[in-house]
Amino acid sequence: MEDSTLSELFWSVARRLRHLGKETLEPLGISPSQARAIGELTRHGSMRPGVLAEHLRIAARSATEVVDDLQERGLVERDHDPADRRATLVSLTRAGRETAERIKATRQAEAERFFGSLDPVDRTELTRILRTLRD
Amino acid sequence: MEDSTLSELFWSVARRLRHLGKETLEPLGISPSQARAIGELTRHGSMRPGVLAEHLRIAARSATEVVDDLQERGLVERDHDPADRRATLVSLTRAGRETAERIKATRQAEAERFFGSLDPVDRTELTRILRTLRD
DNA sequence: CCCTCATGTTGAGGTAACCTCAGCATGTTG
DNA sequence: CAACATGCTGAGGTTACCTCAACATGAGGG
Repeated sequence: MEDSTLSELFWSVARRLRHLGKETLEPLGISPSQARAIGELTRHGSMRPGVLAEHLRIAARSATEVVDDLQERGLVERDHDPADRRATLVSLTRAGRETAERIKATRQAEAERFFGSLDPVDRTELTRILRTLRD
Repeated sequence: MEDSTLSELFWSVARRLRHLGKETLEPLGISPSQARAIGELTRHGSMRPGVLAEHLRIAARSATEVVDDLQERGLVERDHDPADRRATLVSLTRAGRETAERIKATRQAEAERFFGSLDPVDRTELTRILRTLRD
């Protein structure tokens, strides 16, 4: 079946994963991009919007937007950066940390559902290969 | 390094691939989604918008949109379906087929660049695993 | 033959997640 | 302290989707 390239194959899978991800996140009332930002903040702690943008690999302006949304939902807060008065520091609130927990749980369930069709060996392989591609 | 789930890892890779794909497609003047539609039409021949939508796994209305764009660029044409006067048949024009060729070539180059960091064994493995996940 | 219901397409209008560009406040450096 | 760099955000745009409703046509039952 040489009818699809590796890229197309990749995108087919991505599409399935995206639909699934949207569903699992919906009950939490947050979008995938917001979830990603929360994940970043959970992993690395408070940071400036610009740094968050780098982690998410999006434009700085787009990070502002995500932070706006999260702030509106009370999941993060902005404080002045004591080191630089131009900058702000984005931190998770208590509610934000709780949401992070819930995301993590549902994500795990999602991964279980989606990647569950793979046996453990394949899963490890996939992880290794994807890591190579990411870096 | 258990700091990211398999889904997140997958998305990191997807993001890289997306940026790359956009770049390689840009000189051809078509968008990724248009390229996907052209690919579908190349593989399966003329079809109704609704069927195209199914193949692309998007809503029927969205397929109409993609077809509109491709038609504007002279890459596809709409004819009445002789079997059902409600329906139309979307086919590639000569220009469309030529573009399909060029897409295929640049895609190949892209894949080479992107998946080139993998050795052949890993590439085969990845293909196999992704196929499992797709179906 | 007509009535109802299903189907195929599309107009209208909306959304998420990005983007660039420009402007302002602040920081750094010659 | 002037000149340039940096951090954030307002304004406005794009892509690729979506739903809902309208309209034409098709198909089956009475």
